[in-house]
Amino acid sequence: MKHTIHCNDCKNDKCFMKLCSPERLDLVSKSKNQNWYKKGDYIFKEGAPIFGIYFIQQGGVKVVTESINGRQQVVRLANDGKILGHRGLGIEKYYFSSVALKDTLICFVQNDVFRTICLNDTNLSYNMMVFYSLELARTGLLVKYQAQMNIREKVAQAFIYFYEVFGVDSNTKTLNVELSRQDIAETAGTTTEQITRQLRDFESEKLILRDKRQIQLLNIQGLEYIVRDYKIG
Amino acid sequence: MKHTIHCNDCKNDKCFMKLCSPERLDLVSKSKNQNWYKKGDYIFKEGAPIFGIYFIQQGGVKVVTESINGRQQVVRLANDGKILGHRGLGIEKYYFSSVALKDTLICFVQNDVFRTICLNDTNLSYNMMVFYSLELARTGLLVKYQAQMNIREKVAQAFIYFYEVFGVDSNTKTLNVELSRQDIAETAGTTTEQITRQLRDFESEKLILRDKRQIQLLNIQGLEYIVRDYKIG
DNA sequence: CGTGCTTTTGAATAGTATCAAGGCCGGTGG
DNA sequence: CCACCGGCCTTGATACTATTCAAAAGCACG
Repeated sequence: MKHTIHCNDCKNDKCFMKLCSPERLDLVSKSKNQNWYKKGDYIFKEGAPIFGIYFIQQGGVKVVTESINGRQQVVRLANDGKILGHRGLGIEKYYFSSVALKDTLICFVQNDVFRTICLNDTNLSYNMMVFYSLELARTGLLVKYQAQMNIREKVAQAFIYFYEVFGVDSNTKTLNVELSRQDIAETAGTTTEQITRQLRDFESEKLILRDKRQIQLLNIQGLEYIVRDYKIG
Repeated sequence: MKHTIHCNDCKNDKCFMKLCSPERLDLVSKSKNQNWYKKGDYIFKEGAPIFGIYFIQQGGVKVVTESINGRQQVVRLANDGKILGHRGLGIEKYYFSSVALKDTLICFVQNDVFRTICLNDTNLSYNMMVFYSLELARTGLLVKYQAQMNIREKVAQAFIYFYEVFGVDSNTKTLNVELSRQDIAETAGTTTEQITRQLRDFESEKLILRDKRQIQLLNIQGLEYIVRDYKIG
């Protein structure tokens, strides 16, 4: 845990850096910084200056916006292999904050190193571009969801998203991440009270099972049926 | 109007293709397709297969999602030099539809041509990546706006967005695009009735002036003050 | 100068946030 | 080991905001 994992030894094949040539990967590996973040820790904060780009080696993270009223809104969930703080390629301050949802190992690469690698590796920059275009499409759908869904639909959609990113235990169907009601509310775009009520309803419909912060997703098809009108045919 | 403008003669310096070398630009130019779209015309439709990428030479466009209930939601506005249909680099179907808000000239480049150029031009693919990362950040903010703003704030924000993308006449301060109440409602994320009421209120506060579909933005600072809590310090 | 679409307005309704209070649980200290 | 404290969760009642519905007025187009 103390010693930094060299990129060539890294087991995470989803990392974008693996697209680089071995020499470039070696260069990145020597200059990178690796850190464990405990559940609840900030990786970076909205408004802070951007010095580089983060790669999630393993773990889970929420990207949130903060408001004066204190209410947060999740705009993205990210797991192993995903990129964080990637808005730092053209602008100078973070638009969002990033918080670990479980203990998470993250590699940090400085702006100038990353930029140099990108400009010399079309394969990397092209694939990064494709990644962004997909994230952009997904975020565009979130705009629609927030604008048009009612609470029931928003909460169902939130759990579909949790499921897609973090998955469930294959035996118990328990979500592979422990979330507070606050976390769920921020993702769904509502209040903790509404989350309580909606989870109670979902439980009575046998869609889920609650045990404290452990949630079993008994019937994912059922959740998807709730939001079917918002999905692309 | 009939004859296609060659990329080397194109006056739009904001087009990403201008980042290419002259030879590559020539290649693109010979294989591209150029088309005028009338106000209200679809450029592409949600669910349709993706054959390439669109560059706006001049004009204005809205990118919208469609729902079963018929209600649309604007997820992006785009003007001269912007890219459309860029989700087509990794996936096979459009997530969104695209509609001209005024008469618009658009260049179309086929997938394989664009891909080849990108993979041989790091400058282009790197800059495209930066463009996407900025769009992603902006769209993330839209998620927050839709989740947390009330109608008054949403409508103010919609007009700030229209202003940023299309601008106003320097003398009359009239918005450089004519929008139906429906267009405004789709952008703000509400109904046409609410738009009517809110515009009436804004007019009585001397923030705007209405004349049919022509809107004068008398006091943009005033609109920005309404949404100040949602902006990054 | 109709005819149909868009906009406006008011009233009723539904949905959601807010407020307040009580319960549950985990941690801490006596 | 037990009692207390504080944070998180749950629940119900209430207030408010926004949507929906209905109808009339305005405007554009043939």
